[in-house]
Amino acid sequence: MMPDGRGESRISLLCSEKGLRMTEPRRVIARVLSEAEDHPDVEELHSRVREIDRSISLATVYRTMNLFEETSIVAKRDFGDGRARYEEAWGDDNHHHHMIDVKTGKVTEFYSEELEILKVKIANELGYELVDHHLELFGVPIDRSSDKKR
Amino acid sequence: MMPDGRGESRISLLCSEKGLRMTEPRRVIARVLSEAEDHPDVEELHSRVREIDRSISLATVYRTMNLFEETSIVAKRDFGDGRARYEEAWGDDNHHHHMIDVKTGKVTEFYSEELEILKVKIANELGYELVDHHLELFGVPIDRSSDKKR
DNA sequence: TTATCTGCAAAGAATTTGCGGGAGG
DNA sequence: CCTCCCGCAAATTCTTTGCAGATAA
Repeated sequence: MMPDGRGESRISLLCSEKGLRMTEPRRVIARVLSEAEDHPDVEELHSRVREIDRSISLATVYRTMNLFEETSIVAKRDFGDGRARYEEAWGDDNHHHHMIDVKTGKVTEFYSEELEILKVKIANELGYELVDHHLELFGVPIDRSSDKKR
Repeated sequence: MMPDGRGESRISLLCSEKGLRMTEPRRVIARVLSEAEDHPDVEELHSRVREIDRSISLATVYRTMNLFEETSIVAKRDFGDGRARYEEAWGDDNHHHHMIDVKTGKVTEFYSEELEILKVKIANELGYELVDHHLELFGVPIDRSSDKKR
């Protein structure tokens, strides 16, 4: 009923903790999110959700994502194209950022302790307590084959 | 005709360099951007532009901002509300980031050499050459008056 | 039961685009 | 003159919402 630390019921658990009704659509959406290895947008989520239950509407996916975001069950991301992306939120322990390949759109996650320390320091120096932040790096793969000059 | 390093004609200059026609709407929009001390969205820009020339349309502001962004004349920003913000781009010499007060929406610009070095290093370690990046910090002002414990 | 939740379709908000006339070089 | 550009309005895209019926607790 809770296979591993990343079981499907984690989100369900969070929902009841936060006093949310655990309905069928929410259960399905939670499962899809748990199984996602990428950063799907709402349409993509909806399409995956529909493979499990065709009756679930796009509006419900939107509503559920807003709800999940407010309760910190998922994290909303912005990769520069006009739509919101989502991924399961795991708290500070799984905190990371994204390196986006501007040619292919490929997303690489990374974490840097140095960066974590630095951003808190910067905020403090400006007189703020950091509550959130957005960081995305956009780049092109380094072409190792043409490393003659440069 | 070029009062100081920050004259209105800087953008005009960039336009001709890039082979863009310097039309009246673009001239006005360029001027508004040069004079802006903040990070206006398109509607705000349009409203300022209209104070100078009522005939300039919203569509033209949108088209011009896209053009200016593609040619690196302005930088597009995303502060988390659903709309694009713009500010004049000054190249690497005036590079900076934003600290946003989540209560008031106040934006403080900052620059950190340390951060600049770090982000390039991270990108390289991931096998990328950094071409762009987004960084915004969201925080609440530290209340110095209640500094008893902590 | 009863307050929530959901699907549907319509509404909204931000941004883009087709078109015919207009202006810069 | 001949493109490129503009204003206008309609179209797109992403997201939110009002409503009446369905459902979890």
